[in-house]
Amino acid sequence: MTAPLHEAHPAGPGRALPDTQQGMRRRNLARVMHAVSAQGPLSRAAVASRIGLTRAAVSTLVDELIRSGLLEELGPERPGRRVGRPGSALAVSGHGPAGIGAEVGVDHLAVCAVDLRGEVRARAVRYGANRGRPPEPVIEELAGLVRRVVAEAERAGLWPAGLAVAVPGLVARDARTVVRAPNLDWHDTDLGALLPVEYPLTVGNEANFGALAELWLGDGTPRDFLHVSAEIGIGAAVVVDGALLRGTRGFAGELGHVPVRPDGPKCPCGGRGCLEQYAGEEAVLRAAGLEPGEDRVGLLAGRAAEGDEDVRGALHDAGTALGIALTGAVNLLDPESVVLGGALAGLAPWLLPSLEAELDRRTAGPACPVAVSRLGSEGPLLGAAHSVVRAVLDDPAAVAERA
Amino acid sequence: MTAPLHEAHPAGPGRALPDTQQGMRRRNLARVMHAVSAQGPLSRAAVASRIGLTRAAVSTLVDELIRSGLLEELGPERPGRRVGRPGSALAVSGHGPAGIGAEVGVDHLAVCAVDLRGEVRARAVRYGANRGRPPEPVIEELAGLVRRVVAEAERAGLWPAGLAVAVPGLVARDARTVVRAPNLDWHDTDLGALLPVEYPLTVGNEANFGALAELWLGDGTPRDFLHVSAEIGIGAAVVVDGALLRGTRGFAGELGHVPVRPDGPKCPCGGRGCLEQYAGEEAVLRAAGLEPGEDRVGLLAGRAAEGDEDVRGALHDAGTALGIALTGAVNLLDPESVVLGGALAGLAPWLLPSLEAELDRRTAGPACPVAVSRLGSEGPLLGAAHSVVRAVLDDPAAVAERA
DNA sequence: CTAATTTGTAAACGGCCATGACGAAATAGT
DNA sequence: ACTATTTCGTCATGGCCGTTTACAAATTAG
Repeated sequence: MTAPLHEAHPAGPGRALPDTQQGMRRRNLARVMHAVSAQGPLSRAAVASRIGLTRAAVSTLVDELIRSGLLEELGPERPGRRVGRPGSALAVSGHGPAGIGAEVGVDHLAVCAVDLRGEVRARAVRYGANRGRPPEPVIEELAGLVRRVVAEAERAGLWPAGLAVAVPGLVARDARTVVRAPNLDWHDTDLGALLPVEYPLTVGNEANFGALAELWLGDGTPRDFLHVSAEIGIGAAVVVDGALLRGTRGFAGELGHVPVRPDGPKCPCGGRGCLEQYAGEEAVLRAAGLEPGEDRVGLLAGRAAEGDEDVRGALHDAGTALGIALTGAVNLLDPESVVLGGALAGLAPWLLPSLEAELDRRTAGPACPVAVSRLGSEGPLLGAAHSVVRAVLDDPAAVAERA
Repeated sequence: MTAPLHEAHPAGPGRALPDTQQGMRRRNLARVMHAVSAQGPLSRAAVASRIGLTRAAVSTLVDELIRSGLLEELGPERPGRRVGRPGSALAVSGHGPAGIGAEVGVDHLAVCAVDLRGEVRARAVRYGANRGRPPEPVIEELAGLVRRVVAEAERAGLWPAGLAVAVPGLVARDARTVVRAPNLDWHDTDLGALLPVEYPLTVGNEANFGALAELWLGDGTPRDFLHVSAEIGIGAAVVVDGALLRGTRGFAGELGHVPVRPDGPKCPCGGRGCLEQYAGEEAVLRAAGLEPGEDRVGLLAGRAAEGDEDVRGALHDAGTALGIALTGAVNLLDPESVVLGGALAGLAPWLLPSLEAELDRRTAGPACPVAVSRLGSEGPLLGAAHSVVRAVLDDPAAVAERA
């Protein structure tokens, strides 16, 4: 596939590829795909005005994309009240390449296929605790689901352009190796070796994929935000100018181990008073006087809704701790908003008051707005599948060669 | 191996300009400038192999840059032991455009001119407390220094390509307005209106410019780091993949108000136990039993060197607080290193032990390395001047039109 | 002094987008 | 119903730009 195309400076050292006409063509093909994908069916003329090229140029680009099977001609538009010849509507193809997303959860596995239009065309889920199981059988099971989903997608006229796997843990920058997944008890596991597929494989952190889903699918989500999600640990993802901040080793976003009370209880990470000691699932359950077990989040939400004072108190305190940690993060990053996702989304009603109070109290100007994701637990899976789709939109020429 | 997907989009909404041949030309001109600037004198053939274009293409690019006065032909190289015709060395011009940097400090003003080669060709400094003075007379004084430096630069055959001003406070994203500079007591001050110049003006935060100086001038500084600097307040700058993270409002990097002890002493920002309450200059002086006054940093360093236990204790505690705040930041950003700059650089010997201990103690794996800037207090001024130079290298065609 | 190698330039070539013109297809007005 | 107007998609032409190919110049190796 393509090299990393980072865009810090317009022409700075970031650009690795020589700037030649072929590169220009490739980028313009991508611009057309993005325009059509984002703005719904569009005529050639509409695309041209949007991306700043002439109609003639767009015509040839569109021809090429149609020949590659990435765009489809829907036929003449029914114009409202506009004079002039109506355009011919173009849409992203519903056949052709599909992004396969997979998720390894603590107690489930899920796989789905998303077409270029962003629609989920096939899916498979399997419940069952994975905590403590060695990686091999889990991945074997996941591979089975992938095969099923790919088969179903193929019957629908799609072919897999790539597979992205979301895992609840730290993933190295090579996007293949799970360095540490405490909730699965996996360490330095090379999923690339365990999951051989004949299309590109990417492994990523669950919170990161959740944030990307929020970015791409959320309505009104800005291009700079902090996405906080919790399953068992607490993860965050930093999105800056529409791109994920990954960190040198790929470990950025470890909000769970930000110190909240420096002399607080010891944490397995070595520190003291980390956020996870106050707002992690285990800590909240303990504070609420509940036992760990299945679907603890649902239990918490249920009890809180019933008015259980212990549970509400525990969530209130967790919100306070989150607010303290987020104050630090917001001061450092100045994001446009904070989005609560994953399990936090379901518990938001009881977390938000104390969280926002803390954030507000500790901020000089207007506090950073806190929003709740409407994707909830679907985020990581959809984000993974869409990341493959975005890769296709970002370089359609590369995919056309493989089609 | 392929890069992780989605660091940024090659043709996403980020790219504003249509991708046309002129744009390609501009980017290639920039590539040539960057190559020559970074890798010392280079022949056309060397440039070609470095940026991936052919010798013929580079020849025409170089011709254009020489005609614009941005490159100079030094004449034939004396080849060591290589066969073949020797190349003709090209270097960035020592005449032509210059970057003017300016700094508004709490008790000094400074201006310098840097040529495209990165050399300081003129400078002017003026000591005197600016704290509490209204912006108008201060800027008037600064304008006088700028005129002197520009005049001196012009005598050396340079012309000002832009002016960048570093201020100790928050600057809005428009890069003109100082929103809040507590140590100067300035609020919502539009420097663009106060400092009329006939070349582009940029205003930026001092810590940010210091970080850019570290990035561009520091030896071995990575492209992903956290630069912490302190004059009176504590500022930080986040550099991600060689670019500054600015934040939505331009306020990113406010490390001084990260909560360190959530129930600690009240802070003017509204919060409690902010880092500045422990490691800010005022707090450290109080803890050391010293009065505020002139050159307090030098005083602290002197006393600490003499072995003053009170001062050493105060710095030890400040280091601990910094370590706690930085643990949070490092967890969130996973930078390649942390760099201490500004006043912190001079106090590093007494801050570092407790700071690193705290960072190490609270980190699971190997702790993030902490380095000390060798630019010290020169950083912001140099960073400002160089930011103008970088702008020229990034788009030489724009400058050529004005030459 | 010759062969080999590398540099810089010039001419021909090909790819790509812009320009301008044209037919096609719709609406608005008569 | 018919014409004027507007917009769409396409084609031919032209200009820009990097590549290819060829060649003279300048140096080293033998």
